[in-house]
Amino acid sequence: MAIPGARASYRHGDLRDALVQVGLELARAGGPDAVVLRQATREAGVSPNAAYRHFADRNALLQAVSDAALGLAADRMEAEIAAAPVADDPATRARERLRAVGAGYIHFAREEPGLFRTAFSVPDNLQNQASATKAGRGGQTPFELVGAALDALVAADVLPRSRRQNAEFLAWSAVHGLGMLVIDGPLRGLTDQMVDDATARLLDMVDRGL
Amino acid sequence: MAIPGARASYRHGDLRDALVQVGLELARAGGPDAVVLRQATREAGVSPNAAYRHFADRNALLQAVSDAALGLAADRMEAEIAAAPVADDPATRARERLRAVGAGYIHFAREEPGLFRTAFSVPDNLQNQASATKAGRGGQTPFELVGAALDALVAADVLPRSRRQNAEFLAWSAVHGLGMLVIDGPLRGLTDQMVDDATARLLDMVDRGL
DNA sequence: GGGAAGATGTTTACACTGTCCACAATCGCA
DNA sequence: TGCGATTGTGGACAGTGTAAACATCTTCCC
Repeated sequence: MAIPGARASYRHGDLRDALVQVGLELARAGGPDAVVLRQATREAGVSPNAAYRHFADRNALLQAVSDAALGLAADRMEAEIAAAPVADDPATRARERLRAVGAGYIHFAREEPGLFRTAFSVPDNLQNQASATKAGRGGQTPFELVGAALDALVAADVLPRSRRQNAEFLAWSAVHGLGMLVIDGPLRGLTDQMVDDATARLLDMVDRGL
Repeated sequence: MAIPGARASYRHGDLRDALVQVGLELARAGGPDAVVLRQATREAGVSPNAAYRHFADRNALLQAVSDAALGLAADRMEAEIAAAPVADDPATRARERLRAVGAGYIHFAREEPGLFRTAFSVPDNLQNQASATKAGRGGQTPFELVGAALDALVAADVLPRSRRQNAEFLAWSAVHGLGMLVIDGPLRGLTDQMVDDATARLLDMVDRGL
């Protein structure tokens, strides 16, 4: 990347997207703090100020990178769902699905800690959680994936409808916490074995306690 | 604070501690990124490089501030334990205690989001979780407080001994995740009522699913 | 007591960051 | 063809972390 004179024309083409892609690489390698505007423009082969034609400030760039990272998380979760065992019993199937959603989330955190941290480095709110900018290739955001899995649990009569409302918060909190603690919190340094074990038990806890 | 010529002597007295205290205030107001070395020295009435006599670099200062913040979290948790209802039944008492530990943790996150984020802004590992630098006035770190509460659950025959090992990870993950999501994650903007509700349900989940 | 050695603060300097402003090249359309 | 809007460039500035050399204070030993 970053071939110095690679740009034939004065115009870049799609600088905005290029900056987000470069930002994603920076974030992957070093987390949110590594998303430095000047570095991104440098790698995009453009002057620092060019970025300001597409983003209000560094924070806006980080926001865009963060959204893209969440989309990648969604991809990882969908992959895990696709790989989940398909039980005959609809109830078990629904439970396996929620499990896969959670496992995918934690796997993403462990495989791409920089992106995971970046995804949550910028304040956000619930209203934006269905925004297409945060969606994966399947068109759904992580939040929507959890929601759908919970709906399936209700449909399969595993989760009483009375407990459905805002159940996302609980499931999400559990996996988010483990992900955070494991990648750069006090739980880093655990062996893979220990993390796998903790993940399984955590998902049991959610399954049992939701 | 930061009286310009307030220092009578050439020596400061206890600059290291002063920097940590100032850092704590900066973190309280603006999270980890607000802990800027030059600003801290400025408020301590000292030249920027004076800090380097006490900390290897900015990160070492942040580390110290982060530890102090964790100590404050421990204080908050102990306060919640002290305020917990004391049931006659030892089993209920033990369960109330774990609940208080979790509730204190989340309350701290909500009351001091800047400090909470700072406490987890620097990578750490499990071996350090009992370090005295992270302890509160009661002498125990948050990790030790959870551990003690879990031990009490085993002693009261609520939690089978076979599930005791590393149970900290599960309980901690749940409350940590909710804390994070609520203060600057996608769950911010929820009404206090909603957060209280989510907290109660989350603690139920842990109680039921551990 | 008198100095030397070490600890602690200061000054100067540098590279790097985000961002503002004025200017230039290019594109799209009348 | 020309002209306005978009997009990119160059130069500048304040603020940051940190290195190196220098100054001052404390301590402690002869």
